Amino acid sequence: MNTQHLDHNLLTYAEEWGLLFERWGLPRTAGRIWGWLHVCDPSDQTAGQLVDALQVSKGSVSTNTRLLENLGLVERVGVPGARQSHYRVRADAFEGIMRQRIVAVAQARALAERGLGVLESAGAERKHRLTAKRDFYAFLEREMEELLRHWQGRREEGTLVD
Amino acid sequence: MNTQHLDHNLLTYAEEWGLLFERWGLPRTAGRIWGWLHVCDPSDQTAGQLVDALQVSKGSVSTNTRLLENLGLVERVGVPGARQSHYRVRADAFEGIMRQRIVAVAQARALAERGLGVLESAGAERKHRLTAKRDFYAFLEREMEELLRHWQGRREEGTLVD
DNA sequence: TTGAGAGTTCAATCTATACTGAACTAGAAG
DNA sequence: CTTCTAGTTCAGTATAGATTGAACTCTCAA
Repeated sequence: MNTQHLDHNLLTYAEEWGLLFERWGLPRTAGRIWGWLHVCDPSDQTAGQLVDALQVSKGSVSTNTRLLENLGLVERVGVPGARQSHYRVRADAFEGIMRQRIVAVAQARALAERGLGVLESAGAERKHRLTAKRDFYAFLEREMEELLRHWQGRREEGTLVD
Repeated sequence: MNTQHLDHNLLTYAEEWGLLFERWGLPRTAGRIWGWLHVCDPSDQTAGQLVDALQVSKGSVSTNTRLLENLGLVERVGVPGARQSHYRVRADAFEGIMRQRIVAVAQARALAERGLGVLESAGAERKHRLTAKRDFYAFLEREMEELLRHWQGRREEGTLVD
């Protein structure tokens, strides 16, 4: 496989991440960047390189790199002697993903809880129905936090081996 | 709290589920229905009741109840002597939610895997970067399946107590 | 001090998709 | 058979929000 062909396939790969992100309610461009940063060479890319590779506007790259930074997936690093910032996947990016998921579940749990407050004086059956929902999200929240710790432990082990 | 006031607060509650769903990339109306079906009285609602309560069109209710059915969150039941279908939260709805999440993670894992195929002849560092990603999603997929079994076990226990 | 490049911001535009409303299908009631 | 009601489908519309491109700010270098 020649370089051009490889790059084309990698762009397709990035593009598919864009579509996945979209299905998850996130901007397509953020997904393209997230996908691309795992397969690009070099691993650290300037905004300009992202613009060229992914064919999106400077503005969009700026907005979406910031989004990915805020989600804890990507970091901006300075390179000595270079004027531009470079972006790369954070070493602890996957913790960021899990934290995002935990936040989403926590929101659902909190919302169910507020609902229970509203139902205070209502009949038992309705409360029971909603309590089951709250309990499920609470379960998921607790277990995902546990999973996060599990993952962090795994990563530390891995680091020792390096 | 009088009935009217209660209903107003419950509608607000349903509305907030709509907003949550939207953030998750699902139709707002599906979220409203999902929220409403946990707090409405009676627990089983006709399409007409949903139209009246949530102030959305018949068409939208039809589309979104189907969506929720396909996601495994809601079921359609017949009531003897009644012409209409009734919708209610499925007893095993939360398993549906977990399955959905597992599918989403599996898609990400599969996509990373395909990316690894493309990188076959590329340098070691890139492969390493992408392998880490694949491993993470594979980890999450495995653990969430485990979590699903855990939840199912919990539910069975609970059922015995009923 | 001026010029150039990097990055941000934001108004205007584009696009995807959810929603509505009306026409249609199916089936029950009379 | 005809009428009515429930539900589906779909073309058209509305809308949310992502993207662009241009103007702007900042910083560095000459």
